[in-house]
Formats: sequence, C-alpha cells, structure tokens
Amino acid sequence: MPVPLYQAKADFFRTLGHPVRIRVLELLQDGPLPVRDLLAGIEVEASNLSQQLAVLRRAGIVTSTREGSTVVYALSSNDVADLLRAARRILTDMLSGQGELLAELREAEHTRPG
Amino acid sequence: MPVPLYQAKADFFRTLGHPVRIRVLELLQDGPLPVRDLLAGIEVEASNLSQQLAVLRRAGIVTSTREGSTVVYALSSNDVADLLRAARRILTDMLSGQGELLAELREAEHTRPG
DNA sequence: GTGGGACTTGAAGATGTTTTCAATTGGCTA
DNA sequence: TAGCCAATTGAAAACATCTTCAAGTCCCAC
Repeated sequence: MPVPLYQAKADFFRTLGHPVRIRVLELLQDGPLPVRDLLAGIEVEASNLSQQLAVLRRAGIVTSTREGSTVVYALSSNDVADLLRAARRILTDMLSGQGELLAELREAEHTRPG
Repeated sequence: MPVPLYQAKADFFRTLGHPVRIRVLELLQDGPLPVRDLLAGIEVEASNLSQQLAVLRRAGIVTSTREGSTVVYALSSNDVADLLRAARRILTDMLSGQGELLAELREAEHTRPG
C-alpha cells in the first residue's frame, strides 16, 4: 500500500512552502537556469540556496544537470507553472477582498476587549 | 510596502502542507460541512482537528459560521478546488513516471558505494 | 597535480510546527 | 440555572525545518 494521496499532497505543498524555493520555481518557469543565475536573482547565500535546491530535487520537482563547471536546474514538469498560476489567482483574490487582513479583523471581532 | 508575493505564496503553500488540512479542503470541495462531518471523515481527535481548522481560518482559506450548536465550515474561494486539481495532476505525473522513487534512485547514483 | 571557482554537504544551534490534554466557551433543554 | 454536547483554546513537550559555517567534491586552467 502506497503513501495515501492526501499525505503525498501535503508533502508536496510543504515542499513549496518556503520563500526561496518559491522564487526558484518562479525563475525556472521561463526555462532552465544555472545556479549562478538563481543566485543572482535571489538574495541568499550559496550554501543556503543549495540546501533549498536539494529539497526541491529530493521531492522530484526540479532536476539538475552538470554542464562543465556549472550546474543547470530545470522544472521537471510544466504543470508546476499551472500550479503557481492557480496559486497566484487565489492569493490575488484573497489579498484583495477577503484575505488575511479581513480574516484577522474578523478574528478580532470575536475577541473583543472586555 | 506589503509582504512580497513570493512570501505570501510560501505561507499559503505551507498552510496547505499538512495531511489533515488537505483532507479538510478535499471534503469541503463538495460544499460546506459541519465539524461533526469533518470529524467523521478524518481520523483525528476533535481538538487536533480544531487546531488545524484554526490554521486554515487564520489563513483565510476557509470560513466558519455557527449554526445553532454546530459550526459549519466552507471554502472561502472555489479557486482552491482548481488548485487541488492542479496539484493532483502534478502528483499523478510525478508518481507515475519520474516521481519520488526515480528521483531517489537518481540521487543514489550520485552517491555510489565505494 | 596544484590552485581556484562553482556548487554541495554535514552538522548543530535557533526557530517553528504538531500533538496532546486539561480547561473553556457557547448553546440547547430540562 | 444545572447539565450536557459541540467545538475551541492555551500551554508544554515532542518533533521537524532553517540557517549557518566549515569542510568537501568536481571541474577547468595552469
């Protein structure tokens, strides 16, 4: 019996749940890039970026291939781009109309001072 | 200046990254449900479910309304359903063809015994 | 085969999340 | 109002993830 699908989904989303990893995926949406370019586009130290790339690799979300002295990363499925688009849609909706701010305000109403 | 979008995205995905929370969202895809029904559909203690529901509420992903002595939960946006579909597509791709198993094998090749 | 650049790894402390249990709130009915 | 059921909350221990830095690998040029 395999890992239940809801567990696989949770693991997958957890893997996406880090700002550096999100930026990596966004940068890779337009095509493969060498680590050097990722590093230039993301404010983080090389070793930290490597750690996050390793997380994405282990999850099978990106692939890496060595080309001479540099290493090139690519998305392993273009569906990832779809997913990021869907996420952006949701966040745009949420942040402008009902999102975090409003949610927290609603929260506050329930715990009024007294 | 607001929270950068990549940070908001990361937070959002992190919020989805828990098996109980995923199951809640899947159950809510077909319409609002009282906590009682969520509890019946997910193997977890009431207080634990409540904690996870609170996480989803704080993130603005679900809403809750009290109806008499029970509380009813609903998705706050139907786009969430799209997202879960996109995720399922990716996972199906990944798990049958290039997924975790293969990724780990590839990993292993790089660290061959010696 | 030595030196240097590009990238990765291991390990450990700092931080954050999950689980659990006891205590609590809100609402219903006697 | 007392008792009960549904659901939530607070708090602390257990557990997982992140960051950081020193050390390591791989490749190219000399």
